[in-house]
Amino acid sequence: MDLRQVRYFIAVAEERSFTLAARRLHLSQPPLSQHIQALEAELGTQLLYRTSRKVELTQAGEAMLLRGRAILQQVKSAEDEVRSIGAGLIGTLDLGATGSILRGRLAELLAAYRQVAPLVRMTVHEQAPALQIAALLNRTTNISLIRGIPGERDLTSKLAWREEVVLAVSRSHRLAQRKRIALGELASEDHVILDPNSSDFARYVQTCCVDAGFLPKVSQQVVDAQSIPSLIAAGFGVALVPQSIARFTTADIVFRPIRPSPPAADVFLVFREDETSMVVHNFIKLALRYLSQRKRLG
Amino acid sequence: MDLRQVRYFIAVAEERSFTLAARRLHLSQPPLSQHIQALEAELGTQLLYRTSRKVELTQAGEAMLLRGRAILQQVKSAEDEVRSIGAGLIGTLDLGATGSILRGRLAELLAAYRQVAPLVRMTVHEQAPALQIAALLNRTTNISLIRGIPGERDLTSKLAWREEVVLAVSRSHRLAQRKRIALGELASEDHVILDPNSSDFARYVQTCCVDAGFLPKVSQQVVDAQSIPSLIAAGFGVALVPQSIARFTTADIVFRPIRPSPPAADVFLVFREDETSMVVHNFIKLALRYLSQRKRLG
DNA sequence: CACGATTGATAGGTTTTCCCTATGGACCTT
DNA sequence: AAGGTCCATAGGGAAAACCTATCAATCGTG
Repeated sequence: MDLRQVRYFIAVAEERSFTLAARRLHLSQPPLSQHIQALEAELGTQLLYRTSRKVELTQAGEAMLLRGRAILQQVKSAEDEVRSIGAGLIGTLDLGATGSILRGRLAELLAAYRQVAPLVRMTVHEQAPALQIAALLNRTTNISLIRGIPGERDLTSKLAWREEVVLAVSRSHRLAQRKRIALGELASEDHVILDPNSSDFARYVQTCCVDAGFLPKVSQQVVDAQSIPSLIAAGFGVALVPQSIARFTTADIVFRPIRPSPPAADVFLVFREDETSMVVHNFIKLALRYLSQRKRLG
Repeated sequence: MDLRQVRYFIAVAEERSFTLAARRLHLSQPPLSQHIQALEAELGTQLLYRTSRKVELTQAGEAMLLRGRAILQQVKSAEDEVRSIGAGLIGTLDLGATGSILRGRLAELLAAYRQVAPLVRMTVHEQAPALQIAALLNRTTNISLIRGIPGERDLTSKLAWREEVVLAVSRSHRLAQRKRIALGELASEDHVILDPNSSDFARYVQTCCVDAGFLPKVSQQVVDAQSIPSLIAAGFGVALVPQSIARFTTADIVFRPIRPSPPAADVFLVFREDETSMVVHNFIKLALRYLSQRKRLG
């Protein structure tokens, strides 16, 4: 049995006419007759009573009609599903991100993606960058948004958006009066820093300070950048943070650009080089397009 | 999408190899590659990761494998059902018969048929012959077993088995001593007869008596021939009955052949000329074969 | 009642599809 | 480095599917 024969038979059965069915199928009538004959021969059963005047279904033909419709429906449904999976519109997506990125620009990105691919089941794993790298490598997550490009060979990174490092200080701090601040001026300040063990970005900022001629004096060390503003406001000193942290600021603190040569705080989409899921590829494609469109906003 | 392509894909997916799958499909490898490519092109999706060393399924391929198997299964099931219906092995069968025929030879016939076609839902409508004819004509029943050929134009009859009319008398009756009896000798007897209104056979027997020169004197009239033996035993006279009624006899009565020229009591399979159900045709075919094999028995 | 129109089946020829053999390029094994 | 294995590609021949033309049967109509 052949799907074409099924389609042909259904047309004849519904039209109760070879001629009309042939027209509907954009086919001439003789091959249609032949296909029905072939189907009947294969099934060893007459499916239609034909006179030169009308066509009627036998009982076997009635059953064939019902079954045939069900088959075509199932085929169509299978095609749809396979197409959707292939297009990355069905499946699961596990993302890694820090709290600050998640509650920052990632949230709007996920909202936009959900509109495009509402059937994808998304899970965001909020954790420190070092754990995100491990999760990517052991296939717990598919994609991470991380500041900086990780060194691992099996991972690929794409720039998501650009940010630079800014200085966060209490409004009452003397540096709050300044328009811009050079990195070297922070040598004698107390610093609130991110834990360098769990963050490549934290180590990178430290390196920048060393390059500027000093090792930052640590007054407090945190794991999540979101905690920094309140510590600064509480008088723990200054902090070098991604500019997007300004989202989580309070009235008591201000942010000042580092000039000249501000350290980069760019955020990257990171994923396994051998990633096969079309959901992942589709997400990356859509995310990059979306982010490049919204570069000026957010 | 084409069933062949589905079959081909499943083979490749299961073998994880084009070469092995081609061998399994009794096909060379190139057309197999081409069909898979065509399927992928139609679905707009890669289904397999191929290197020159191994073949792996994509997520879409996994889905296609599951769906494909389901489709093939459904197709096979549809083929089986249509074939069975076409062969008359699935469906319904409504039979008409009198009690005496039903509980006589028909019972064994139905038992034999049920072994051949266990999925056919059979219903026996036990009723008088005249009602059976009406039921056939209004399509309540498909087949009746009746003594004699009905005159209706739309009905066809086939001889089921031969019987002749015999005389039933009480063992104490004077005719019980005789080996054989001529019809004309019954002119002065009391007769138990079947209701001529509901039975062509009853009228036929009456006609035979008239031809033999007398009109039977009726002592009792019944609807079902099964009742006759007990009435004869109770002294209501004699009865001209089909020989198979001997099945239902008691010790008190005997049956004697009518000689010469016994009236026929042949039983016919009767059905509509335009009957379309393969179940009916199959039953008739099997019944005639079965009955001709067992002519000497039962 | 005869004639034209319509229906499904059949015949014959052409186009398309399908499958085969031969070969190429990539990769693994020895 | 060489040979073997695997999938993809190329080209030709066989099979199928389709088309036009025609037939036989039936219905409707003048």
